[in-house]
Amino acid sequence: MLAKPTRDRLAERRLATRREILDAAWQLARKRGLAQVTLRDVAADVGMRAPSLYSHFESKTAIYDAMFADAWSECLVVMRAAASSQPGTPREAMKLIARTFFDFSASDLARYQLMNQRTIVGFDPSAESYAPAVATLDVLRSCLAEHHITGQPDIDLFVAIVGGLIDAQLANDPGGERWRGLLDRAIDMLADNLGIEP
Amino acid sequence: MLAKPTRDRLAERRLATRREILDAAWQLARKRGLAQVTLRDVAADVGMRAPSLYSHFESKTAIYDAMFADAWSECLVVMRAAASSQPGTPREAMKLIARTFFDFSASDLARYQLMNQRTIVGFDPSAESYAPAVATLDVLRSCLAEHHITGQPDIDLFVAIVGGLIDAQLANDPGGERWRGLLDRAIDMLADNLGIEP
DNA sequence: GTCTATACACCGATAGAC
DNA sequence: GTCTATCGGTGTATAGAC
Repeated sequence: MLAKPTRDRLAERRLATRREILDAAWQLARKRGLAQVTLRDVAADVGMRAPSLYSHFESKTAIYDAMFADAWSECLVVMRAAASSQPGTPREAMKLIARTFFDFSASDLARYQLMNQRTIVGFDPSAESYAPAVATLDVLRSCLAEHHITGQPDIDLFVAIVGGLIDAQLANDPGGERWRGLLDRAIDMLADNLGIEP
Repeated sequence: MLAKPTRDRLAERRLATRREILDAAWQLARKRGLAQVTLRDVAADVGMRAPSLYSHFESKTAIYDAMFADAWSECLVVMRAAASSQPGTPREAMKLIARTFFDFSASDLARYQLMNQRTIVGFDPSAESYAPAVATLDVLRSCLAEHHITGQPDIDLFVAIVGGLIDAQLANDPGGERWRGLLDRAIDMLADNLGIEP
């Protein structure tokens, strides 16, 4: 009788190749810009010709989609870690979660552009890739809920303010601190508005 | 003796053709997306072939550049009008200027994407086209200065908050009111933080 | 000066041989 | 799976007609 293999070596290799392709795409995106990634260059970096990539991804958009999932999954890990080490006061908790997301976003322009799209035009993330983004927002939501911030407008305002600071930082002073330095003040401002004790 | 013409009909015609090209580009940008504008389609809409556009613009980027100047010039007019009709209280003035910019931005996605770039990748506005953008920021600055808001961090915060709300509105609820409805509250929040009397 | 025809290099994507 | 060859599309350069 034939012993059934416990590992699928073929599937493992396929997955590893997918990883290689995505890593090459990330590297090119960071070096040259997200939209400047070409299939020919990605393929060259992994020792292939461009059409061979279609054996692993069904289109260029599918590569962006997988990268989108990558980025938000990474973000989810970072945000979960920040949310679990809750500091004392509500204000400190809000500042930590905001600063964690700010620093994660500002540290990689290409990644942030992909996560908050608009840069890649024909691209809409699939439901599957969108899941870690939703999960990250849930982390934020439950983190705020612990301090009795549950209203949707309150959460919307929090998201818009932090996002606005990130956008301004990346657009006008990439790598700098001009808007990052306003983050704590903005959070205090919002906390005052929400009636949270100092 | 020959009478010298008082008008340069040739120059007028050239300018009119440039306008036609830009209008066609705007129309396509609104209908199909800013990045989906192709020279062949623009040319077809004005009754030309693509290479003929190079008689009027030296590149596609130059067209985007002229559109950038268009957009900010338009914005400048709107913002000047809002700034000149200053209402009574500082808070009301801040809200008017914020709402004016918000509505101008949110009413045309393609235009907003061009004004705050990132969508068109190789594109950096020329100094000349950037001038109306600087002038618009000056309108904002002097409007805030009338109410003794002069600190750069205060202005940065104002810009980031309004921009964040606009971005969130366009990205998550285009054409809606979800973030627009938070604008007054956000301005009050900022005014509180600045110690402006209610 | 204005426009056309042609051509080029590059892109994403597909077909089919091996 | 990976290759070569190729397709339709893009921005753009240039030569030449009018």
